[in-house]
Amino acid sequence: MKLSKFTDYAVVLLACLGQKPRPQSAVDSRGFRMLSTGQLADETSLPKPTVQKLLKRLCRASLVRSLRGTLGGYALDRSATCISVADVIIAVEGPIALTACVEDSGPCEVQNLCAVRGNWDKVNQAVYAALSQVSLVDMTPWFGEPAASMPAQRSGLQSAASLSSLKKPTSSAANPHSIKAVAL
Amino acid sequence: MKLSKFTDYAVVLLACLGQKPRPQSAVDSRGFRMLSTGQLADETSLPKPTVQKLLKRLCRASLVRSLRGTLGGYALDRSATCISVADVIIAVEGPIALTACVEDSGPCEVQNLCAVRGNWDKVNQAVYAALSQVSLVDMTPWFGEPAASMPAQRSGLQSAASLSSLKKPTSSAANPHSIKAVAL
DNA sequence: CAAATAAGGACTAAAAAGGTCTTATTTCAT
DNA sequence: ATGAAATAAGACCTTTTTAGTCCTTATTTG
Repeated sequence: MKLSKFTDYAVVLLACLGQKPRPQSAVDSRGFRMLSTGQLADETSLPKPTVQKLLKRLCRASLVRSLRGTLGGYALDRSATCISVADVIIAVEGPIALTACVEDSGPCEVQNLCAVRGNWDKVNQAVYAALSQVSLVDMTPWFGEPAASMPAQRSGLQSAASLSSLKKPTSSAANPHSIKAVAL
Repeated sequence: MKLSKFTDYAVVLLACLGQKPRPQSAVDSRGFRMLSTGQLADETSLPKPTVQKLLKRLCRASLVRSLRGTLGGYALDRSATCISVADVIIAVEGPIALTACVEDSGPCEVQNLCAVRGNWDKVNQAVYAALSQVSLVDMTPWFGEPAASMPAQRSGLQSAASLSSLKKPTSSAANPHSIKAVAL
């Protein structure tokens, strides 16, 4: 009963994209923050290939939108308040489904097994309902909404500036990305 | 976002133990059905070693109680109505926890990561609450309570009532034990 | 004492996750 | 218009976890 690290990472990435744009931040036509995979990797201290893979999935699930080219990058597809944890999990890990019998062909030889079949849907729906009520903003309540009234700004000097406040990662500190199961 | 096959198996095993004893069934002092691992393996068509391993975990979690010796076996520790899906998951897979940062030593070098830390508890609690409200009887509503006319019987007909609107099990399948992820 | 059963651990495949690398598009500079 | 640089997208490989099996020990009944 756990979800992969990728889901945790995805929440962090989406949280980064959901931040209110800073003065030097690049934004897309709607005012959403726009960052390249390299920038996101820097801000989150996640490995760049992992960021790429995650953003790909999030893009396919229409949680983010991509823009190619030299000034390309990723931006949220909709406001963070409209993205639930369930959306992220589904985008990264696939449909929320705990267990279900695989084949519909031929009856079970044991009655008890067939009987249990299909009842997991109740659990799935209960879990899905719970996860749908938690939005990205609930996970990161301090994040601002994107640039309310910003014209389509596209300054080209964001790459080096955005990580100016990032201090050198000290090797002594614990890896911030490792996750573990923790009791309720 | 899935749970292991073992959890599915465990539900089936517990459902077997929760069945109303048949005339030839062995029962324990309270009238609960009592079966050896071999019998359970036969009834469920699950591999015997897997049954043994699962029962061990369930026993350690006090969902079932064991009796050694020639006439030994396993029986439910309490009524199936008092066993939730969350109980089974915790017994088999450990505490319900999705993700959490692993180390509490030293702050994250990146603010965004530390910020997300701790907010997963909301999700964990929501999921746990949802799973706690689904009992074993909800998963197997046709199963009878143990020994309808036993001295230790209390209440009695809550199992049939709780299922209310449950779709009938579509009687067709090949391998009863294979499970897959299924869309909501 | 002997037979049957649970309890506990160690070991071996199989599957999935996590990470790295290469290829294909798009934009900017020349 | 053309080439170079930066980026997204896809394929590949390694590591970890899971699932399943087996063996040894302990306990109870006949």
